[in-house]
Amino acid sequence: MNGAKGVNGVAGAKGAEGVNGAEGAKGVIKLLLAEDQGMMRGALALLLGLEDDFEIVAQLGNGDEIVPRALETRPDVALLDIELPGRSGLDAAAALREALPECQVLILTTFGRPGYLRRAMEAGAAGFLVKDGPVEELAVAIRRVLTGERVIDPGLAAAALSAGPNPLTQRERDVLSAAVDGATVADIASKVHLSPATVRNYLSSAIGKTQTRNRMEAVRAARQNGWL
Amino acid sequence: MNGAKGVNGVAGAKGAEGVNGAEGAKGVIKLLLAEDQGMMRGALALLLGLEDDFEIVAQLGNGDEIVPRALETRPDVALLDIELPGRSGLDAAAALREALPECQVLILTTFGRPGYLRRAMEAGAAGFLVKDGPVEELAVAIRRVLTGERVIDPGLAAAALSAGPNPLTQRERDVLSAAVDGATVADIASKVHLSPATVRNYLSSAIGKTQTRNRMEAVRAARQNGWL
DNA sequence: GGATGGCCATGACATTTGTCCCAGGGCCTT
DNA sequence: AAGGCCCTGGGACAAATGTCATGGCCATCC
Repeated sequence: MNGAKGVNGVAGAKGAEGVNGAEGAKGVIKLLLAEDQGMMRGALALLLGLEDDFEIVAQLGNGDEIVPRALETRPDVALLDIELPGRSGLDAAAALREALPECQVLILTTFGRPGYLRRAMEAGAAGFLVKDGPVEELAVAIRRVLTGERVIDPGLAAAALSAGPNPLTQRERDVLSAAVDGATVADIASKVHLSPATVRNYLSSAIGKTQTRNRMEAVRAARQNGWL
Repeated sequence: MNGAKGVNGVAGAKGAEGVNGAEGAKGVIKLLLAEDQGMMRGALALLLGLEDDFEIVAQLGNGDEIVPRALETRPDVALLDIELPGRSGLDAAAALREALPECQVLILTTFGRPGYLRRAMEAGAAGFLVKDGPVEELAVAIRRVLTGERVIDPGLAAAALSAGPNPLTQRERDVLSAAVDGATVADIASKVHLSPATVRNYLSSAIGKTQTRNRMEAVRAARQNGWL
């Protein structure tokens, strides 16, 4: 069996996770990493762990654990995915700013939706990265946000401004969200506790505001813009 | 500025990419990595590069480049994502088996859809991993497929068998694929060059076979099973 | 106080969608 | 040759969907 050492090397590095122990160093940057895709999470954790002034104090795949674990481990920077099981990363970001203001939030997402960026900023995030760019960006961004700087993809910022704010009302969002994957009007109505007729009205107005032709196009457009 | 060395360390490792040069070592395993998400691709490349018997001879984010680059760089194992811009990873896998039979294909995907696994096996893939499990799996899997072993998530294999084969005909797949994100019957008809009446017939039969209530549910179900 | 705008609901209406018939042609297997 | 399956179309019909007008209730803002 050739190269088994390498595998162990990889597996061994996982020990960086866990309780934050008695870390005496001064300049160490403590990181929390929330990302649902296991392989991505593991890979990022290992990479960031290679930087000698970074320390991953928590890594998790569930949105609900973010605030508790952050309070427990007191990270300097929280790297949050948006689409997570349980609480959304955007939700958690807002709560985290509240609960632990000294912790900078860096949103790391697959989709550069304008509305996501907008909401991230409103939630008090210090940075917004898409998972496309090179990995090197990540370490750079982490150091930047610690200086108080904001880190945002320039092209995305422009798109967010040009796209304007979310035109949908709360109810329209509710109904549209419930309309994903082909739910019928009756389904939506019972899910949202509204009259079927009302549901159709909201759908109609959402379709109008998104300038689309049917509910599915509306859902798509709304998602595209990060309005859901 | 603290710890800049670390960043450079990360960036520097990228040099592993490129032409395969005059590598004298005997036991080196040459890898091709196709993955569209830049950060994931970079992270995996770096991690795998850390193993001393691995060498990444090509990394790319486009399905169309897979076969050409493989012919150029002659990897021992190709790690392919399924959802890629250009040619699908499954397509490319089949073509690669044809063009470079000595190269083992390892499918690496976000979604553990039963139909994907089935198609991957039919395309001659040697392994099928989902991006959830730990990163360590990856290195292990790579070494396994080189011994001729097949690497498949056991739970997924069971699901693939119980789900049965794809019940949809070619046309039904075409029409259903064209029906994503809310295209109207007329749209689909013109996209597939069929009569609107025919389109509605195919949609109806697809809905029947998937045991759903409308086209969107059918699309969802078909996607879920990897039938598209 | 009045205007505005979101929220909730109805009824009426045209259009779209989904279903069930039907029919012909092509291809493959028995 | 016969049967089966897929591909392609059409017509008719019921149901679902999208639109519009109208109404009342409640907030907030000027």
